[in-house]
Amino acid sequence: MTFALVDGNNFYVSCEQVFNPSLEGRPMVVLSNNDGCVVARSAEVKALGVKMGVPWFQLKELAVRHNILALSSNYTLYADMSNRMMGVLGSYSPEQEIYSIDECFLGLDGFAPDSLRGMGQRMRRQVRQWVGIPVCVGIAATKTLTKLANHCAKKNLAGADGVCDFGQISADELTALFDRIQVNEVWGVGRRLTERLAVMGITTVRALRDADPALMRREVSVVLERTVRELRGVSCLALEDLAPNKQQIMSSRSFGEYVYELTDLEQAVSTYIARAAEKLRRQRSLANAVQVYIRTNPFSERQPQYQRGITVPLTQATNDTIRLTRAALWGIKHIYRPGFAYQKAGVMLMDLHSEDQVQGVLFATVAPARPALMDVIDRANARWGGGTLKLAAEGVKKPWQMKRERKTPSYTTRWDELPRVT
DNA sequence: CTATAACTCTCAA
DNA sequence: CTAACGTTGAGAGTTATAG
Repeated sequence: MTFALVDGNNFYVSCEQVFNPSLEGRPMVVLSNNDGCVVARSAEVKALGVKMGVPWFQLKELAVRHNILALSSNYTLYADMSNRMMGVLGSYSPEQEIYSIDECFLGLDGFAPDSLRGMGQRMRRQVRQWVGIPVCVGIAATKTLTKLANHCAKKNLAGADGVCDFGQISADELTALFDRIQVNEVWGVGRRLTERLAVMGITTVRALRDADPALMRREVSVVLERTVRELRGVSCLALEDLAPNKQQIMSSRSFGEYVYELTDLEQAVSTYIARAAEKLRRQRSLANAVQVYIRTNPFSERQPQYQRGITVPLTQATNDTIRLTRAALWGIKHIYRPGFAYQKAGVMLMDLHSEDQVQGVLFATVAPARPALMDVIDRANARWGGGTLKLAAEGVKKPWQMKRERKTPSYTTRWDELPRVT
């Protein structure tokens, strides 16, 4: 087996720089929803030691000192740039797994092994020229190794020039390389696992690769056993060409300002249900239950804390926003307690099944799987923009909506946001 | 006791 | 001016419950 992993460099930051090239070389970050945490950093900011996920307010001082630019996230833009990038990369292989917004695996079986580095370089050049995004390419015999190869490409290890092909590196060199890489860089080894492995004396990629798979399974988990085997070049994880339907669909968001009243929570929950239901209909599924939850701000220690969720079963599976909203509103009334500063609410559609496998209901007439009204709403919103048609339950003012004070225009998807040339 | 449901933990981007 | 910390989804493992 041979795979490639192509991954955008500082993807969100790079997207912003495509439309504002004067920002290249500038220390800058992109923030999460609500301008809360750092989710993308330019090379200059990484060099300052800023970690992924740091709350932005904690960086204010450093930001002033180094003139760091912070932008709100512009997901519409990033999604569009991602689609373009994936389109270009998809032309290099019949097998492509889009793993996340900024990275994809490609199946490279059947290509001449010594041609792969050149192919990687062509991918880099073409994506850079056609889309504007810099990417790095890792090539290896398993997905886990490919991830690691990509890491080497990004860090410029093993003489990589944006492309790292483990297939072209000798066994001894590879061992020496793995000796120098910390085990937490391995795909699937997170914070907890790193701690546990350290206790067992495993701190490098090499040590993990050379650990006994059976022992890893016994002492830790079957997942780690697979990781060890993959590090040895035995492919345990297949390329997943077409994404299966979601088993659950979630929509949740922190509020731009604290919410106290039931009315506001009801509007937020209705808004989230509308989004989730849209996703549900897009994959042609029905939900059998709705979960709703609310919580106060766990980071705010002086305030009284409260968090609660409830699952509302539906008598009949549906993808009708009206019925789903009714269920969610019933739930929120049940869990709401006055006197708290709510910071976040969320909904989850659960127990999903395909539209054409509807469970019948005793003593009831079965409603159509695709209510005509929902079709109209979806088509209108697709044509005229999200939120064109919505339920009144969503409300109008929405003072709780998330903050995005530093968002750039959606250059590629909204005419009305394009800067005017005078 | 077994099978399954429900819940918790971990990881990833 | 001040306070301020994301979202979505999957899978494995553990515990509770039903039969």
